[in-house]
Amino acid sequence: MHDIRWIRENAAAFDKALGRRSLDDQSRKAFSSANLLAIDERRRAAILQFEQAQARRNAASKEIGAAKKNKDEAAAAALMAEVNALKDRLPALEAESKSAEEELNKLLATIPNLPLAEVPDGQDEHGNVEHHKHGAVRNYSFTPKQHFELGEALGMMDFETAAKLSGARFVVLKGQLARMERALGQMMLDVHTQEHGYEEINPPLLVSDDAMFGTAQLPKFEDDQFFAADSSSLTQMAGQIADMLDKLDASGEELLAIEKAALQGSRRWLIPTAEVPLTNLVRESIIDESKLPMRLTACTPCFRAEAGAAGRDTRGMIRQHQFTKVELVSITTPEQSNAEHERMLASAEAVLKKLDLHYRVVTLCAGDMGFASQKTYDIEVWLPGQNMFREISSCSVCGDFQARRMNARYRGKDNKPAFVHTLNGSGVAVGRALVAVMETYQEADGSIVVPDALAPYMGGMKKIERKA
RNA sequence: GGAAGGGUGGCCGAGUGGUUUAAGGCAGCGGUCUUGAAAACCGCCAGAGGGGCAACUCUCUCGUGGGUUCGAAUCCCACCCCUUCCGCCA
Repeated sequence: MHDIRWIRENAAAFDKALGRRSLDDQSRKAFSSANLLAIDERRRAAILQFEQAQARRNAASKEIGAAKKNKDEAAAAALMAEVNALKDRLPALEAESKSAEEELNKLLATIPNLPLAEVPDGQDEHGNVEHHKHGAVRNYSFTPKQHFELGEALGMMDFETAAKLSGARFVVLKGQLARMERALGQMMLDVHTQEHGYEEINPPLLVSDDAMFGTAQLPKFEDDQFFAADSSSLTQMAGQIADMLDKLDASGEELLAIEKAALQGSRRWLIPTAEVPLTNLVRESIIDESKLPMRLTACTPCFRAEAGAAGRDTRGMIRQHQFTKVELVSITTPEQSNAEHERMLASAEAVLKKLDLHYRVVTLCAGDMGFASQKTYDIEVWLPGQNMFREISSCSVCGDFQARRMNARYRGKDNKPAFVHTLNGSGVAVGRALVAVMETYQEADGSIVVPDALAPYMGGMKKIERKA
């Protein structure tokens, strides 16, 4: 969320930076400082009128108190008449200032963060710039298979049964592959807690609307999310809707609005990433500067509707409705955040280095970055079976963009509260790490060599093979 | 789910319709004293949003939203959350 006062004072810089994002023409117009500041003007004028009326009401009420004390009933009655007249005007003035405020906030809530100056220009993933590479493509004496071919042949990866239980984009892992996925998560948590100073958190997986707004999954990306509602509330809701239908001749659109409003109280969102609960840990609070930076990590399932990904990565575990991910979150001061970003990237890379996987780091261009990000590094791991790099981590610095939405502040030396900076990154995606290990460590016979770093987490096992 | 109690500034806590313009304490910041520190003493110290070149000033916020009233932290209604007990439950 942007600060309207900052936009007021830096209108040209705002327009220029936002212009580097890829936006459609309609958004470009709506998000222009000219449009925002026009609404802001209206808002401030309305506030001024409303508050002046309130000020007079308050002053007159005090005068009434004084008049009554002096037994001057005539003066009191005259003042009461004045206040009553004033009170007729107040609701309209309040409505006006509230609606202007709401209009501005609704618009601000859908404007993406501004890219930092050093972020490269570009419209989409083709504009991304390689930062550095680690390792090299291995030589195989055979044609490497894709992970799902390997997993299905081993009898430990079952998409068909998963479809029976849950539909497309789910998987059942069995036996040693299930264990290896667990081992990967354990190993990553140990690396981050023991070597990188992150605190392990076991957060809720169902979160409120407010939490989802705080990290900016809402309102704009509602379609990518799953939610859960308790059944009894839904039954109640159905009753309410039925009652309302009797009273009004509702159109389809109105019905949907009623349904959404009724749902709002009872629903919880399934987290699309542990970034949401971890970052919101500091929402609506003022943290002492001595507690910063806070470094948090969690290994959780993540849930994504993948609404816009029809037809993409339909085979295998690359794009699932449910996957496991180890997440890293840092809460810092504004001064520390960029250095923390580099540190977080290094922490994520350390995991891939331990697994001895080939990868590259790319700096996302302005047009390809996520909504809340100021600057993003993606780590892409080499998949021999797919013969290409695939994203396995994304590390972003968000500045005060999320902090403003969450109202998360710290108190520094000058004793004034200021918004914290937030960062998040995968450290790393566990499902995709399993894919990378399987494809990288496969043998000609379809077995998978267990990387040394993982062996202690798998009871010293050296190799995953099909049961005889 | 039922019953009872509670929610006041960063924290603790007083406050039952009009000098509350939210007391007091803790923590924090600045100072005096000290070789330095501690203690003691003095001062400052909630947040957000408006107006003003500025000095300054106004509005809102006592869990949230409504209501009563000339006037609400205080009275009424609804909801949320916390604590304790009971029930159910992994």
